[in-house]
Amino acid sequence: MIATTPPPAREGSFKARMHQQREEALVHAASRLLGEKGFDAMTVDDVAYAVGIAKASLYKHFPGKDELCAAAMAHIARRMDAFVRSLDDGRPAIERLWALVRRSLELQLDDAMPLLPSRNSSLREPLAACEDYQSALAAVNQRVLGWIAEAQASGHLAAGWPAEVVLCAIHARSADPMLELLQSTGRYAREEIVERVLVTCFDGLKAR
Amino acid sequence: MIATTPPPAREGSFKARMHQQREEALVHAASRLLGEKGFDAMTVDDVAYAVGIAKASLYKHFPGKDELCAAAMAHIARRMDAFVRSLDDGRPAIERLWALVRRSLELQLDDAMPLLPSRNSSLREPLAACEDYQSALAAVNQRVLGWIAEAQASGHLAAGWPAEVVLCAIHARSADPMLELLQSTGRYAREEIVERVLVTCFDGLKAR
DNA sequence: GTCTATACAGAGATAGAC
DNA sequence: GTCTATCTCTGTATAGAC
Repeated sequence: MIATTPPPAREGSFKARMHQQREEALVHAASRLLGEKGFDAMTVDDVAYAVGIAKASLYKHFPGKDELCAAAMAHIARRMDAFVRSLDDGRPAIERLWALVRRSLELQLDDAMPLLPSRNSSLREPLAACEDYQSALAAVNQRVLGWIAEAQASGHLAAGWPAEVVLCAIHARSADPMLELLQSTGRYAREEIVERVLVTCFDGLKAR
Repeated sequence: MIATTPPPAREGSFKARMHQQREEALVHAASRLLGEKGFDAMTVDDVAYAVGIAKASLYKHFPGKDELCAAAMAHIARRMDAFVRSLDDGRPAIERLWALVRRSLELQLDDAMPLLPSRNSSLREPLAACEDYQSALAAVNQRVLGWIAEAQASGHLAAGWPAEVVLCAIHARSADPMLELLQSTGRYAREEIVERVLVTCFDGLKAR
């Protein structure tokens, strides 16, 4: 709830539920558009139009574009955190890591916004200030770092590498340009692309 | 020479040399700023200021921002083509590929614009129309595809993969988010980052 | 809280003097 | 060809009626 100042209406009342629903719709639309067009190209009008309200109404929910997009990114981070938790059943850590990367790749093929903003995105500053986003991201990282240590201990991942480096490699896959390049050839099906990139990530290009 | 209409002045004359020099300075500044800020965030004023001329003067050289940036990208592509040719001495193909990727990674650490624009960059359309860029890119690709076939034949790269897929994997390294992620930890030196990413690319994360 | 209408700012592009 | 000054368009944000 990054709502502005107004009287928030009784918990669970009709108006409050409508309010919250609209806010969720805004966040959802924003996260989709962020993935499709990027922060700079996406306009506040786009988001308002997608939800079917006027731009001025959007500003009753969020103080500005930055905060709207930060909320959208926090939503994305929470979803990823939930997914990562859902993977934490009994299976071997290396399998969880594959599943995580596969998910990231599939999201990317669906034009979803990646968990991390790109290097010179204007999103970085507002994101640094968004605690919701930061805490969800930290939760994901902590859990995945645990998996990496496990996978190294059980001999499935290169031992001796700092777990942090492996984490970076895995996160980077969620914005790997290789997907787009393969897609633009028009010669590969969706799943084929995902598998190629997965294998490239974990096995490398080298012959063995 | 994407210059506009004016009398182009005698070949090699003082004015013509100044003109060309300024144009090169513009292209150079544009390519640097493209890498640092990206197409959307970079303004024509930035480029003009970097070169020390007024914005209106820039428009005597290039009809618009799109064409200026396309020329900058063509410059980048030609430089990469020259580099790739320079690698074509006697050494094994796999070494040439490593050297190519290493160079791409170093350029990225220097905030240079990558050879390929990112997925949803507004640069893509003007680039598709720029023949200089397209032909230089094609030259690079043709040569590197040859190296890949060689490296596969000599057992250094995974055989059975379409060379095109390997090419995508290699190109993708020039905009790999892993570099930025490693850099942002502050815990790794420049060369260490390059080596980590190189090894991740060719050897993968798997234990062996 | 939602709307229409509008203010304001930034950036691409142009006019016209020199 | 270079400059200063200006135009125009787009996009963020607000005002004010309902």
